[in-house]
Amino acid sequence: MITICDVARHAGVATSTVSYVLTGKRPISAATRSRVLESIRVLGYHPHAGARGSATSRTNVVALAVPLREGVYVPVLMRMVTAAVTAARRHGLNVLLMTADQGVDGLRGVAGSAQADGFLVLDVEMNDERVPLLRQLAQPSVLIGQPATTAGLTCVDFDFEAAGAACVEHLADAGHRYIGFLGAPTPVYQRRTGFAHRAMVGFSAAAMRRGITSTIMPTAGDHHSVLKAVQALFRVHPSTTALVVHNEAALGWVGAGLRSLGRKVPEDVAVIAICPDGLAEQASPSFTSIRLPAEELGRRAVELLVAKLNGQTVPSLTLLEPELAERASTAGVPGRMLARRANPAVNPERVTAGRRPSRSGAGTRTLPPTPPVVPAPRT
Amino acid sequence: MITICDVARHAGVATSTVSYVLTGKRPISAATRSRVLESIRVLGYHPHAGARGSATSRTNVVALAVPLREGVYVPVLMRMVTAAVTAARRHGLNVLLMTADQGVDGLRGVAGSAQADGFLVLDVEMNDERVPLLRQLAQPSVLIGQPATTAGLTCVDFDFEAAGAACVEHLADAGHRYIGFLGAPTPVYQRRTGFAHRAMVGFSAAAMRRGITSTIMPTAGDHHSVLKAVQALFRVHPSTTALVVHNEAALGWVGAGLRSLGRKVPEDVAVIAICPDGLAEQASPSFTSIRLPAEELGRRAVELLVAKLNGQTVPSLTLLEPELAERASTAGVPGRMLARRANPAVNPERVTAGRRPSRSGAGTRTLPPTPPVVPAPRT
DNA sequence: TTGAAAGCGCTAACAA
DNA sequence: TTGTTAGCGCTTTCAA
Repeated sequence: MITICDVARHAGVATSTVSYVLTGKRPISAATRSRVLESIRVLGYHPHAGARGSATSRTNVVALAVPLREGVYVPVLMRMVTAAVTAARRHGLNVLLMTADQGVDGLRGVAGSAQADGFLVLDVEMNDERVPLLRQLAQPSVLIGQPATTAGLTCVDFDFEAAGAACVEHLADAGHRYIGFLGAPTPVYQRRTGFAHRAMVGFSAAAMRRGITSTIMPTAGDHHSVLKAVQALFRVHPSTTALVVHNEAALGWVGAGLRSLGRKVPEDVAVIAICPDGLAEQASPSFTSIRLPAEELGRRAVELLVAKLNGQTVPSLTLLEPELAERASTAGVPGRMLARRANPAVNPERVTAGRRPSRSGAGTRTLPPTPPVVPAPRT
Repeated sequence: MITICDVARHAGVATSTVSYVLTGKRPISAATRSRVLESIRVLGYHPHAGARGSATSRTNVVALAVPLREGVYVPVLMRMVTAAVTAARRHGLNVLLMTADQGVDGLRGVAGSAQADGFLVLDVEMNDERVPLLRQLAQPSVLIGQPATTAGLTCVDFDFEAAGAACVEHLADAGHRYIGFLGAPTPVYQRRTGFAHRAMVGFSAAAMRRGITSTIMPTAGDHHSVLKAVQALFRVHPSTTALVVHNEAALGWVGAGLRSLGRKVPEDVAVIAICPDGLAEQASPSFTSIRLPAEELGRRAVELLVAKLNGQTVPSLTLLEPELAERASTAGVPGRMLARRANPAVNPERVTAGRRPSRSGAGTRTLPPTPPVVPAPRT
């Protein structure tokens, strides 16, 4: 192993000079600087990270806590992770990956033994058990997601509540009165995972405000579950004319589910998905979507953490605003839809064919039908 | 920050004693040991990882290089990653995550500055640019996957070649004479990604040996691409009676693709998938599969790396043998299939309806039809 | 603008 | 069985 002393000797300077060339914490004459750099190059010197950490108490490592829990859609999470890793690299930070099995103890261990300068925490639950620890830690942390209260924390999140509401608003404006919500798998809600919980709440609240009849339904991501869930939604409310899908894994099967009921997108049913770029486009016809900025969440989290590491004060909550991308799935004409739905002869046998999905944790609830209204013109 | 000296003072012993209690590298009397441990507990002491690394040149960190390249199916990769992280934890090792943007330079940097004791390398290509570097590194490394030559390396891999061959054998034994191969997305083959390349080669070679007419076709994972690919396969060889699918993302759409041609599984077409547990089961009917032991690959890689870190010699190549799980998708009767296929009236308009997929990198090739043989009885 | 030297917190001879 | 002490490779004060 080649050390800073070797470099100093080779360049004919003191070790401290080499150190200052490296860190730039002291002005060095151009002559010596280039001599030192040349020696570094020739000898192929790399500063020893551990030794540096020992001397400075800085590791240039951030820990990334990614509990891959049941029901989460891995590719989306990984988008955040890779974006975070890339952003961290730009700041000279490496990323220590921590998964589920490490949990709170793992965090405590890494923090205690100073293996990381800061923490990035993903997949946050409303009452996340890691939160109390994060508040105590010597190292700063940033959560991607929001627990029930963000006091004393730094959180970046997509405004899932606004996203859920925006779906309803868009559909309500287009004249839809009966909207179904196809959510994440049941365990995700049972854990009160922040993003799922908030989207659902935003959806429900907006539906209430607009006097929309709404039904919510969790679903696993496989073919079968999605078909059953879609069928169940329409069995509860055959007059449903729009679907909000907050489940990336289910996205691909929604069309098939509707087809199994003899309903077509967008003529019979409008669909809006809440998902990252590139997923809603793949459906045929393409789904209108609310963009979930996965990459930006990862990036922003790193920026915030770096700011905190530099001693800057940062907002305790950064919310990214939803953005709607309109596509073919909401190009239907609600007037015609309502008219068609009024005819109960449309596939009644299929509508009642699906069995009620068992263990629908988040439950199913409906609001009383609203009085008929004149559909607003589509915007 | 609380140091080993604080503990020593509190317990009334020398710092080295505390150190030895911690490392267990020297016998300590039960009395002092418990006194020291008590002090550690009371003071809430955690050894400083950096300082320890500085003194021992051991970081207790392994770097995991996961270039998330285009076309790879993220969930499967993540299974390996989480299995590796979990296994590493059991050995007291933390995991540094390195993604695409870091590439060879990133590896060199982490190795040079001794930020990791060893390297775990995923998504290996036949002529992976990281391989020459790995050979030079001071730190040991283990690849999950095989480059063209494994000399001087340590590789763990699933025997994809045998897996591809096993599919053919199974289907040939069941009497199938025309078999299609639905592969990974084109870019994966263009990069000569080891696992994809080998499965395809194994399939083709076995088909040759058995005198089977085979067609291979890469496909992206989205609905549309899969449909087109399946249709193209059957357009090239309408008498195809079996499909081998080596593309996890496509798995869900294969059934739909076949249905679009009016062919049913398993009556008209047998299907075998090469994929990890839990994916083939979701198709309806369930697909027979060759288990891809993703978790075990991650685990084994860590075990091998730990062995190397302990100075043990390990085999340069560990291959996990394929295992076939028979399910409903190969329960068809080939005799009947052949009879049906002989009738050209079966959906001819659908067969020719699909357009040829563009840019099919791995190309499409067929072997001359073999002379009719008496189908072997199913095993 | 540069050097010398005292740490950083820990481990591991060496000595008792 | 335990203590003393000299490192590990780097940073950073202090002094020139």
